[in-house]
Parts: sequence; C-alpha cells; structure tokens
Amino acid sequence: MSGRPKIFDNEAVISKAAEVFWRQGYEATSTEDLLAAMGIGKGSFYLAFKGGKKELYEKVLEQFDQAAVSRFRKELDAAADPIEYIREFFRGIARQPKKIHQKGCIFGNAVAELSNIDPLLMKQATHHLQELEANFLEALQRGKQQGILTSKLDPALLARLLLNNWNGLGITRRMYPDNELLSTLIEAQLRILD
Amino acid sequence: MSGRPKIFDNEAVISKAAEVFWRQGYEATSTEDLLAAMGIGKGSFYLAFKGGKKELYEKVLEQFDQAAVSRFRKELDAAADPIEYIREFFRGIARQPKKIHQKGCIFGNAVAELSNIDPLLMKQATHHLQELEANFLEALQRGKQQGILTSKLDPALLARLLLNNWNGLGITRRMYPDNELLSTLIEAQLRILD
DNA sequence: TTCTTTTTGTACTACCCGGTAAAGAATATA
DNA sequence: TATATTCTTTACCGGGTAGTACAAAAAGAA
Repeated sequence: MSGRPKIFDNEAVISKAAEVFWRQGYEATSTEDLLAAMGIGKGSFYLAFKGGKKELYEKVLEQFDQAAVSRFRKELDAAADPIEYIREFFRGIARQPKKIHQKGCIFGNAVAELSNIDPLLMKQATHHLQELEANFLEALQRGKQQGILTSKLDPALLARLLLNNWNGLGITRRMYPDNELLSTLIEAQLRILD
Repeated sequence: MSGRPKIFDNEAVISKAAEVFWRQGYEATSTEDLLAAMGIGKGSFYLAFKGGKKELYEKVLEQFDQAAVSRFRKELDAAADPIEYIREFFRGIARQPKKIHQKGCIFGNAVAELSNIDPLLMKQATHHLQELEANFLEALQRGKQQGILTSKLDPALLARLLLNNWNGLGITRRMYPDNELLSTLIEAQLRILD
C-alpha cells in the first residue's frame, strides 16, 4: 500500500498557492510561480493536482470559502446581535492593511477576470459569493426575528444590497486604500440596516 | 514627406481592440488576438503603438473615458433634473443585454486585474473611475443647488457611495445577468438619493 | 522616371510555459 | 532482504508568444 511518504500537506500548499492567486489573479500567475510558492516540484504537483493550474485554483476558491463561511457562521452564532455582527464584518475591512486592500476579494476578482475566459471557474466563484449573500440573509432574518432589524425592506433584497456593497468595496478599497476613508464610506453604507 | 498611406484609422482600431480587452481582460488577451480584431499586421501595429499591448491598453482606457465622460457631461447639461439623470444612468444598466453584463466595467476590471501586476495601468484606471465619481458629485451639487436633492449626507460622500454601487454592479451584474433582478437592486440603491 | 518617405507584410528569433515521461528515492510489507 | 507502492526529481517536448528585422509596396516630390 503505502510507498514513499508525501513531503507536503495538500491544504498547506493550497494555502500557499492561494496567496499568489489572490495577489496576481489567475491568468497572470504561471504554474512556475505556484510551484515556487508551494515549494514542490512539477512531478509532485501534477500528481496531486491532475487538472493543473485550473484544479488548483478551484481548490483555492473552495478553501477560501470554507474558511470564510465556517468563520462567519461560527461568529454569527456566537453573536447576540446578528445585525451588529454584520456591521462589524464590514467595519473589519477598514481595519486591514494596505496589502490586503490591494488584493480585493478573491471571488470578485475571479468573477471579473474569468467571466469570458473560463465560465466554469467563474460560476464557482459566483457560487461562493452567493454563499456570502446567504449568510447575510440568515443574519438579517435572525435580526428581524429578534426585533433588532426594523427595516421594511425585504431581507433578501437587503442581503443583495450588502453583497453589492461588498463587491464594490473589492474595487473601491484598491482605489482608496485608506482606512479612514473606507470607514466613513462603510458607516454610510450601513445605514440601510437602521 | 508623405509616404505610403495608412490603411487604418488609429481611433478605429483602438475601438476594435477595446472590445477584446473589455471582454477578455488584459492578461488573457494576446497581441495576436488584438491584431486579428484590429485587422492590421504586426509591422503596422508596432509602428503605430511602439509600446505594444501596454500602450494600446492605455489608449483603450483613455478612449473609453473620453466617450463616457463627454457623454455624461453632455447629457447631464441637457438634463433638467440632475438627480433624475443619475437615476436614469443607473437604471440604464438594467436595460443592457447579457453580453454587456458579462463584461462589467472595464475600469473596474482593470483595477481588479492590474493592482499587483502593472501599478501604472491600475492608477490610470483608478483615475478614470475618479472622473466618474467627480461627475456624480457635480450632478449632486447641482441637484442640491436646485433644491432637488434634500439628503443631509455630504455630496462628496454620496458620490462615493454611488461610485461604490457602480463598482459593485460591475461584479453583481455578472453574477445575476438578469435585468429584472438588477432593476430591483438598483431601485433600492437609489433610495440614498431621496 | 527616379528618389525619398512612410507603411505594410512576412519571416525569423529567442523565449517562456504547460504538461509529460521516465528514472530514481523512500517507505511498508512479506 | 526482496518486492510492491507511492512520491520526487529532472529532463524534455511541442506549442505559442512578444518583439524585431528587413524587404516590398505605395504614395509624393524632383
């Protein structure tokens, strides 16, 4: 059964690759960039990821999604006020360093870059963003149940507005990688939750 | 002085190239893609655009900006109600065909794709988006002068909110290339103008 | 016509890149 | 130790790409 032991951990190298993809995008990243970042050779890479760069990118998106979604759900469950949690979620953007602002949202990046290049990958990125939207919706519904959210807007519409704000911030934060400016912008956006 | 006559018009081929760049992005577009779309050969191309793909992309962004800005200003000047003009500007998105939705905003695309690849091009794209923001601002200020805009928010902040909505729509319209859905979303966003 | 200027078409070069193949290394098991 | 299994290393291949070089073509001017 078990032959030569693997020198690397799959999740670990996916996470290494994620950083490069996130920073440079899909097309601008060569497999050699990825190999260098992951610290493995071609042989190992194509053995572990037979689909090459494309499969790796899928895995990267999935890993990102797993981490983000599980964290969101956990924190939301722990939050007494789900609406305030959404607020803090957005406010968190305005606490991040410039390097992060410059990378934007990897899912939004994927949607923008791959719509007419690789529709399948684009569809997956879209799906992940829809999960974020679903999380917003769940928080909003809980807020409504608890009587915290008084807005008369349909929660589904509200969730979509939040998603669009998120998508916009993925671009705007690169134009203005300035936390004070972003904070002002975000606070104004959050008034739809009042 | 005058040698062999040019077979093509610069602005015309830039506009041809624009379509390809807009659809595929910068990195995914090869110079041969561009030559095919422009209908000229390598010799002519490198003579007219010594900077190659990069210079052409700059020109494309500039041409887009020229067209968009001049149209915006002209229509805004002609509009009796500048706030309603902004509304119509956004509503127009929800009247466009799927093919356009799939391409998003070329400036947003450039910002997303090139932030960490070619900072100079990214900066130019940012500048063009800031011109859009400035146009929003001008319209808002005129609306305030005319007493049409009653919002208590700082017009500059309002313009930035509109810009962020625009940036978001560049992504969201690809996730949901559905004009009815987009219309609902946009109408909800426009309530910040009430 | 002949010369000059500018554009065009094409051939060429040097390079990079994704992917494969094959041989060798490291382990468990018998 | 011998064998089977799995992973790693490295060399290689075919294809595509950006950019250059150069000769031919198309005009005006002398």
